[in-house]
Amino acid sequence: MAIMSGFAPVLFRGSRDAMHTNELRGKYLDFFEGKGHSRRESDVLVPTWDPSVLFTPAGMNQFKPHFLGKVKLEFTRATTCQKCLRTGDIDNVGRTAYHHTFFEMLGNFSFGDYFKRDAIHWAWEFLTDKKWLGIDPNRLSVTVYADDDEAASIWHEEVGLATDLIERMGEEDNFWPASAPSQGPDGVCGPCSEIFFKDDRGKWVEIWNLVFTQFNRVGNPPDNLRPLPSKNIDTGMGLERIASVLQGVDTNYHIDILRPIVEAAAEVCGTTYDPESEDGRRFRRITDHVRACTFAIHENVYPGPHKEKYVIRRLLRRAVLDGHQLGRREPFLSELVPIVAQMMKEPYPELLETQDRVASVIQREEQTFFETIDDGLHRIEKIFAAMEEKDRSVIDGSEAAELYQTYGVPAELFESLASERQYTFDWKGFQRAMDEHGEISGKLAQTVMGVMGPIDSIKKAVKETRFEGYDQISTDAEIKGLIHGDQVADKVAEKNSSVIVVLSQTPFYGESGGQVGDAGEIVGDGFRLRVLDTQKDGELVLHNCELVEGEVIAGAQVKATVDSSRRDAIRRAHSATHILHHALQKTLGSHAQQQGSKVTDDWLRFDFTNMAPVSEAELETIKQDVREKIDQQDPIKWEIVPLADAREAGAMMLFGEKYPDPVRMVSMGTFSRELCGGTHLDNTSDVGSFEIISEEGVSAGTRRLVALTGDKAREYIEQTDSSVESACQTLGASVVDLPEAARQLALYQRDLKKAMDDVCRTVDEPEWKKGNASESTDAGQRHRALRETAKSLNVRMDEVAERIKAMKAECESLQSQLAQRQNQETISATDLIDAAESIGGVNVVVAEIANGNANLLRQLIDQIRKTASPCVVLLAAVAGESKVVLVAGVSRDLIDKVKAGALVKDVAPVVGGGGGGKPDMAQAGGKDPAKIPEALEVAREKIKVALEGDG
RNA sequence: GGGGACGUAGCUCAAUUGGGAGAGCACCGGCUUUGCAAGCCGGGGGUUGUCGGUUCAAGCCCGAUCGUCUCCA
Repeated sequence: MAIMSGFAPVLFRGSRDAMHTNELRGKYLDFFEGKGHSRRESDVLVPTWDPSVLFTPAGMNQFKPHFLGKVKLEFTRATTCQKCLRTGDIDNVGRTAYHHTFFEMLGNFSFGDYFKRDAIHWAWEFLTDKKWLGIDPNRLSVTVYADDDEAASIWHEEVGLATDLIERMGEEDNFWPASAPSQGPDGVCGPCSEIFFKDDRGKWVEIWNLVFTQFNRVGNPPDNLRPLPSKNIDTGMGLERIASVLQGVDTNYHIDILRPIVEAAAEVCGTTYDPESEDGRRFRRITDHVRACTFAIHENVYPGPHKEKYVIRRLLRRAVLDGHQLGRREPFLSELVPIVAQMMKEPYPELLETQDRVASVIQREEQTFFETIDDGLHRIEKIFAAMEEKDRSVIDGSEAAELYQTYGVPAELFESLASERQYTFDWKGFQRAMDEHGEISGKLAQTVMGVMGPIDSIKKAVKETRFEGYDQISTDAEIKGLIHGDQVADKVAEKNSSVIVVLSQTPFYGESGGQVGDAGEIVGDGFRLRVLDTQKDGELVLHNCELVEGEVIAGAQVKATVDSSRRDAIRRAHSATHILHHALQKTLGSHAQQQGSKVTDDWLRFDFTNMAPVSEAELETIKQDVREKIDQQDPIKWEIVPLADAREAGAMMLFGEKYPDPVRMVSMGTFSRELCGGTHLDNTSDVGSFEIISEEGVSAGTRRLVALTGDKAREYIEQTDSSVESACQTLGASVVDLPEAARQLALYQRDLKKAMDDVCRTVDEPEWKKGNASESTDAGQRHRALRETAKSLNVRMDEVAERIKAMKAECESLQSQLAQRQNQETISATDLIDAAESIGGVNVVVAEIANGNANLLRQLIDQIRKTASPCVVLLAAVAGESKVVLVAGVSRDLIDKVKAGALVKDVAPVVGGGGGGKPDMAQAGGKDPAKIPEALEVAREKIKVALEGDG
């Protein structure tokens, strides 16, 4: 428990004066707003717009483009309270007072505006002024970077801090990124200054880090730090940490917005929270992880097998494992979602709206993890049994690692069960094996911030390319930059070479928001470029071109023209995507939100949240819905509106997307409003045809639809029609009866195959409803019939017709073989015994069986062995064109003298084959039926030698 | 993005170097029993996920594909 603080009133724990976290957050933003900062919203926790990180790691993340000068600055100073997630210190969570995975970071930023002096003065003012936090200055100290005299003198001479409270630290502590000067990476970097608070136990705790980005690192020392022309400020103060300081509690987990969650965690685990106990650590960890999971899932990032989804799965499972170790055997974590939402609702009221969905996602994942644990317990028991047998007492670390890697059995679980049985656990071996696995799995290349490439140097001159493509497909423009072979070029003349072109303005849409880039042509005086694809880098549009003819020169005037028919096809698909999104929510519910999409010419892929596969009936409803909207001929409009207004209008917004303000809103009739930068039709009717061609799962809780529009949809429908017609004709069935007829045919084929293996059996041809193949049906019926048939035959839809033809042919061939067999007498076991030769009292049967097959021969041998032992039998049959089957059997009492396996091995080569088996029964094959008599003769000889040679 | 495992009867899982697809539970029938629980005997039920390859022969080996689980980044 915390020792009661006798210092300033705000530090008095439990006092009415102790500052609440919500108040603290507000004060910080108010303070910097008062210093001319633009108060910005927290960016999302999972910024899909930034490929270099999985989660937002710090307040500055959303301002990277600002720091790098990649965007036009609308403000030069900003302040935020940013939700962040870091997993670097995950193992310390719950153990220490200050570690989190999820946390909030207060920050103030300057983009080439104010610098060290203001940053330091304001930090001091905010911390110590009675109007703000009013912290006793005597409890504060700072560190500065060793060489940073400027910062040191501001702290000492201007703020008035005693020199012994200003400590100079090396680059590993007081530089960002850590150790950058000597070890890199290259790019933007700078010294920092940290502010420390002396807690009740006299321990100095870091509370605020001020980063002064003033250098661009170029290569290795010496002289590798070049001053940046525009210097930046990036500060970060952990909200939970400063709150714990102000509230005088001894761990961040005891502040007003976290302690109730910790206690609720204890409660759902059926106990009360004791901070000092081992279990207390688990409850703090559960608290941290459930908060992280709640925020991520709120943003539609569900636990899954890859990337950020995997991180969420791991956090969730760690927390659930803690519960399991505390004795919980049923999902419990989801029960904590409401309290998380309650605690966090002031800054993030939107959590309240999604808490039910979030809880159900968590519960689902908990359920599957409990199943994994159950399965794991089973496997652990098996290992214990094996250890018992081998009299071992140390759990093999690599074995535990394998169990974990393959089946997800947590090592901690394994270890605790092992210790119950007095086994020790080889953690070192486990760690080694895990490290190896990490090596094998490979490492993802890290994208480093701030390294200048050819695109960046163009960007310095041209901040953005004006996009003219919403209302025209051809514009005049000037070539602002050329990149050829990773280099900025003035001109390129080499024919067929690939060139990246930057224009002053362009009608070409750069790939974004799931919509692929445009293709087309850029033509200038004496040269022609084919645009193969268009990409975006920040606000710059990059045309990936192939030089068709002439010499392209930077600065040239050109006419840029988009391939309009392709663009129209993309517009159809994109507008259809919005309609589909609407139809999905209408049919499946509002949870069916977009998870990702890809739109290209007349083809679209749409991933969305849904727990179960979408049924055939639902798909039909969805499709009809979309078509209805197409038939409705609703106008499609777009307008630029303030972000707040768009939200007000109920526009669909996606997490992780970076929406500018004001934002472009696309509306269709009155049914759909989405924030979208893509190119759209003018009217829904222009989508033309629409067809859903597949539905599948991508990961738990996410389904994927693929659909076609326009020409591709029409072609697809035609193809379906011809497949269905062909299949129906082969079967002589009507469209509606096609699936049933196909099923019957499959069953018939199976029966025929079975009959071939039996001694004597006939199969009746099934009767299905014969109908007119060309009977009139609608496209939907035909599509459904084909889809169902494909499913039951387990082939792709375009393979159905072919497969049915093949099945029919095989049935006919089997049927005729069966009929032929029936016309011939089949020899019986007694006949064979009667004809047996007796050698030394042993019945020897060597014969060819007409119309035999492997199964029949075995049956005959069994019968002979039953009634005529001791015996040696070798039977042969022709099993098809140029195929021979041989089966040998020896009664048990003779297997010492004659081995069936050896016998067939000797005989099979005669008919051009090989074989083997067990001593009492063996099988062989060959390819030369004409040699059967010869083979049988060899067999007789071998048997004779074997029997006589011995006796 | 990469590594690993699994897919066999309704369910849980076996099947030795490739050589006859099995067990337990469940189901159906019979016997035993006043009835129940149980027991005994018998029976039905399989495209070994799918497609292709290697082989005389594939549940097993190889390749592809679909699905499920799992770990690493």
